[in-house]
Amino acid sequence: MALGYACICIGDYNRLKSLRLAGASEQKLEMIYRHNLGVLRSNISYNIKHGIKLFRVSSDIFPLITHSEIAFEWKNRFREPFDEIKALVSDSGMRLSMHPGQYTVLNSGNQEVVDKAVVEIDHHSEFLSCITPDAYAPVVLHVNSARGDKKTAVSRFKKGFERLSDASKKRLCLENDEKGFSARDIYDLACEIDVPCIFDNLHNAMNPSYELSDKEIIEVFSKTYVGKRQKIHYSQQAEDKRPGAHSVTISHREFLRYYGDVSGEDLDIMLEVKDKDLSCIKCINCLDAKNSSRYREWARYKYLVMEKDIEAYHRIGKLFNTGSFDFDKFYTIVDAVIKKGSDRGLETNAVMHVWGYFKKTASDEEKRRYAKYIEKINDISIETIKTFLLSLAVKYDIGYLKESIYFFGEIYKK
DNA sequence: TGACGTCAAGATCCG
DNA sequence: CGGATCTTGACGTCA
Repeated sequence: MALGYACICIGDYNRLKSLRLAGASEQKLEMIYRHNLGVLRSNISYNIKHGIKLFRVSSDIFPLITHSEIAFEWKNRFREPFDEIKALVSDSGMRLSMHPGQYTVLNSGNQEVVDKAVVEIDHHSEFLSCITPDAYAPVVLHVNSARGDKKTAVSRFKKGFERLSDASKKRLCLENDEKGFSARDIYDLACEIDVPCIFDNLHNAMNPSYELSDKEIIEVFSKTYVGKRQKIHYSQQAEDKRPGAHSVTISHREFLRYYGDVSGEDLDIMLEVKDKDLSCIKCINCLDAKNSSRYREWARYKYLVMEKDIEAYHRIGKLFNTGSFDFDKFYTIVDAVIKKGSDRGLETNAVMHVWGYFKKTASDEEKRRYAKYIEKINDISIETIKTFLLSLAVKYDIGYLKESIYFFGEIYKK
C-alpha cells in the first residue's frame, strides 16, 4: 500500500514556474524547465523524508512543451537532472504517475484535437521513462468526450488508442469521469484495449453506474491489474462548494473508515485534496503513528496554530506534556483551527515569534523592512510579511522555519 | 458565446 | 516604488 498526492507539494516552499507562449524563448524555456526539474527533485526528496511513496508529477513541469509552435530538445539536455531524479525514485521505491488534464481528448470528434492528444500522451510516457525505472508508472486519462452516443465515443477512443506509442499503451490507465464515462463504461472499454482502470470514489458518487458498493467496484477493477499494484483515487466532497469539488483537507476519521471498508492495505491510494501532501502525511500518521514523526509534525504546524488559536496551541502543548498525545487528537484540533478566520492580533504575535529567528542576524536593510511592515501592520496583508519571512528563512537556511506550514496557511482561506 | 477548472504570470491600479 | 487586485493564458466540451 502506498498513499500519495497530486502535483503540488504544499509543504515544500519550492514552486513550479510557468510562462506565456509570447515569452517562450529558447533561453526562457531552458531556464524554467531546469528550475522545474529542481522543484521536482526537491518534492521527491520531501516525499521520501515523509514516507510518501506515491506521487503524481504535474503536467506543468514542462509548460508548452507539446505546443505546435514550440520546438525544444529536452531529452538530452536534461540528462543529468533526470538521472538524479531517477536515482531518488529508484532507491526509495516511489511510484510516480502523470495525468493529462481535461483538454487532452483522445476520442474527440475533431481530428486535430486527437492529433494533439496523441502527442500529449506520448510525451507524458516519454517523460515518465526519463524519471522512473517503473515501466508501469501510469499515465492516467479520462475518456472526456461522450459526444454522440457512448458506442461511437468508444470506437473513436479505440482508434485514438491505436495511434499511441507502445510505451504509452503500456502506461495508459482509464479513470471514471464525473460525467460521461462512468465506472462501468470505462471498465468495458478498458477490457477491450487491455489497460487498467482507476476508480475515483467522488466521480463515481457523481456519476454512478453499477449497483455496487465502492469496495465491489474496486474488486471488479482489480481484474484489470495483472502484475501491477491497483491504484485508486480518493477524495471527499468540499462542504461549501459545488458537488464534486474536492475538500480543502481530508477528514482523517472519514478516510480511516473508507480505508477499512475497501481494504485499503491492498491498494495504492492517490488523495485528491487541496492541501495535498499535508493531508497525505496526516493519513499516513493516522494509519501508522511513528513516535518520531509527532514532534516534527507539531513543529510544522506550530506557528499556523499560533496565529489562529492560542488556546488550541496550548492544548496541543498539553497533549505532549501529559503524554496523552495521539494523532487523532492532534489533527482534530488542527482541523478545527484551520477553519477559523483571521485575527490580526494573533497574526502579529506569530509574525513577531518568527522574526525572532532573524532578529540578530538580519541585515540593517532587512531590519528596516521589518520595522516598516510592523508599523503598517494593519494596512498590509499578512501574506506580504510571510513572503518576506520565508525569504529570510531560505536565505539564512533556518530548517525549522523552511519546513513550517505557517507560510502556506493561505490555502485554508476561502 | 461563455462557463467550466487551474494557478501563476502579467497588467494595472492605488497610495 | 511596493503592494493589492484584477485579467489573461492554454486547452476542448457543451449548453
